[in-house]
Amino acid sequence: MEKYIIMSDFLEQLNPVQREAVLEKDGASLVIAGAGSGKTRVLTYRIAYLLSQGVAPYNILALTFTNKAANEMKERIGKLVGYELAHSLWMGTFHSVFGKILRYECEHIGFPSSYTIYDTTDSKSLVKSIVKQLKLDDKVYKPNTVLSRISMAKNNLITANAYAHSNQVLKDRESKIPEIHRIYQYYAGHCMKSGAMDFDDLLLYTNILLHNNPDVLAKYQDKFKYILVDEYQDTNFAQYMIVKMLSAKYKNICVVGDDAQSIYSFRGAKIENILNFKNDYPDYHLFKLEQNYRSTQNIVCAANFLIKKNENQIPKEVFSENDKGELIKVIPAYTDKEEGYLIANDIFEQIHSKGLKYSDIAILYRTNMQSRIMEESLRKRNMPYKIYGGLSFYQRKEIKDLIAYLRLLVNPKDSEAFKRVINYPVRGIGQTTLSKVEELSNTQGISMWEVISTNMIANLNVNGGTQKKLRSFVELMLKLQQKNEESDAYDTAHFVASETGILKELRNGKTVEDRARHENLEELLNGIRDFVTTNYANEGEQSVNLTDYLENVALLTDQDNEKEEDRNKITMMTIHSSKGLEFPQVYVVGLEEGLFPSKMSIYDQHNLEEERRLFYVAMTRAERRLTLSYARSRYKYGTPENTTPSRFLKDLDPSLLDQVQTKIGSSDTVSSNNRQLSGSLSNTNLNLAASRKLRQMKARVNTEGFKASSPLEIIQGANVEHIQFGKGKVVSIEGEGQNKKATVFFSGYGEKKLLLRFAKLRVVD
DNA sequence: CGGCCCCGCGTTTTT
DNA sequence: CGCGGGGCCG
Repeated sequence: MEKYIIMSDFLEQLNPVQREAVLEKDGASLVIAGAGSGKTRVLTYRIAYLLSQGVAPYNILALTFTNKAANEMKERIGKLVGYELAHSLWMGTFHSVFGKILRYECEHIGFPSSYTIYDTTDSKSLVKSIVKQLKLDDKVYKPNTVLSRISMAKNNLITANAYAHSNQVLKDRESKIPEIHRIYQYYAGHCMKSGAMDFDDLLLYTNILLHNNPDVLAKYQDKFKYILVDEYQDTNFAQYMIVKMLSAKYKNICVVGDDAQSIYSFRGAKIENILNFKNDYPDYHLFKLEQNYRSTQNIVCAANFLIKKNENQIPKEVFSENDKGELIKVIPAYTDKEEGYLIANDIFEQIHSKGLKYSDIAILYRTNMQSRIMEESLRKRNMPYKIYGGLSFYQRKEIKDLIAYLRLLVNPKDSEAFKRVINYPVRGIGQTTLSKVEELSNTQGISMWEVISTNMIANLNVNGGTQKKLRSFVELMLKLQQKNEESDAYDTAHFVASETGILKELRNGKTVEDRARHENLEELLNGIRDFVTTNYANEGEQSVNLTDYLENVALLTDQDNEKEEDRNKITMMTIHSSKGLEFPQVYVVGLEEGLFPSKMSIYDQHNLEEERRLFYVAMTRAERRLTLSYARSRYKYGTPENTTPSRFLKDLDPSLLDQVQTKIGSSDTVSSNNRQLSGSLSNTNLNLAASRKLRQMKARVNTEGFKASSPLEIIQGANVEHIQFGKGKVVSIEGEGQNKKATVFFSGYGEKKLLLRFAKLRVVD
């Protein structure tokens, strides 16, 4: 009864379509959720509703796209129904959920339960060594080329053996890379021998497990009576099949997605999965969430206008009932450096005139390399920022080294970990010895660890000194393993760091880098301790072992552990990683041909449409204000290259744009710069220039109608008016002259700290 | 065997 | 421009 009351309470927080989607408990549901339409809300309330109807949490499987999304959803569900229930849900990414299941069921697929997960670096290094082993040309068989072939195959559930007997071999021959199938077979063999899986294997082996073991499949079908999948438009074939198999018995499946936001086809995602849902579940219910609660009307309209240029899509009409809001600002710049300068300027002005927090702002870009210039310009302005992606914490050498030790402890067969630590810290075991070990490992079909830890070592053609060094390494590892048997993950990790001499080496290092590395290592150890304590609290008496930690860490991205001190900072990330997020103000930078859209995509209609969807995703991250920018010249590999504005700018409704003049440089060149843009934008439409002029006049009337008072008149207790926030009262004043700031309370917006140099404030009676 | 230096190459996006 | 790999020297 109590639950029923709570339920009816929160059902009121949903609009009619959302509510229907939540209440349609059984059967198949497809929820097409436009950007900002409350998709997460539907998912969380739906799960809460299932729980309130007596469905057990362990009978619900909810698959998300990122760990972060899963954690946030758990948190929100916890608030609705209590954390105990929420904690027992099966919720996470495909990779983490099925990674766990594979550990339970590993015996069926011939892997140890302590299998390790290879990251991309490990995979690359393995491919390199196989290419060498097969004496193939490494100019032809580049790790990235090979890996993307293998990855595509796995995503389409083509095993190494199947690949070797498929017409892929013919295609590869035509592409002048005929030996891919052999590399793939060796790769799979090496992984098996090392007890290791890469990211794609987690999905591939889950499929193999469920497909080849009807009893296991039946068990999980009965376990997961209700299945929910978020971001369904970005699932690949392997993921699609897992969901299809698991839901086959009860058919209680709810998928949520937006075809307009499908941006992961390079990773094998199939937009068709969402388009074909009706074929798999003919009795499905369709729900279309079309009201956008996130953004202003201008932003929603601009995004709609853009995405309409795509041919391939489910028709829908996303609308907003928020205010019209500001126009979309377009900032042209001569160079990439100037672009950074202008963006930093604009952000500075916005923050101080509107009393925004740094965390209200995001800078989004197409490629990670663009972060560098933005970083420099923000640093010059003394504005705090955080960068996601790029080299993550867990990719740093010192971190990977320690983790490699931990991996090797848990799974001594892990050859990539072995190669990483065998001579780190330096113990005089060089390349020659390592090659010999590797060769014997290959010819004998055993792991490198087994070569040196058994009497196979006698067959190694190395001198007595080297053999002694190898033996002492084995001794060390056995000692560490012993420790691991009797300790939790943190104690073991700390023991490893000191016992191997890693900590000491870094502590004695004199360079600043060494000190930073030492700090990173400390941070990693702290992270492990946190992991141990949180999970200890969750799981009860059993202490948390390394296997648990390693599984977690392998699938972690740096978005997943936000540090406290990073909370109020400007966010910089690629558009891809911004999916699902929202910010009051968004800057999309680098709108240039060949960069965005990427030059890899401009010759193919499908790729181009995906780039456009990517732009759609970028625009719809913004709640209140959206700014676009481009440069006329950009450094590439250290040399400047001329660029032209992105074709996507032409895909925008000109009446929603506010083309700004650059503030630096002579007015002459500025206007010629704008003329170039106008020319390139309006070559097909004569009305563009006219409508822009009209719009600019309107905009001018808007701001000019508002006369700001002199900063001297703004005093504590004064009643003031702000162009955006309306009426407010000055709470306090700090600073003088140029730096005079007022803290103003606006009803509806709360307290804002405004720098009077920028903020337009008018004293009212 | 290890460290240093030079050369060549690359950038789309990530679980 | 920055990273990684290969080659050379101590």
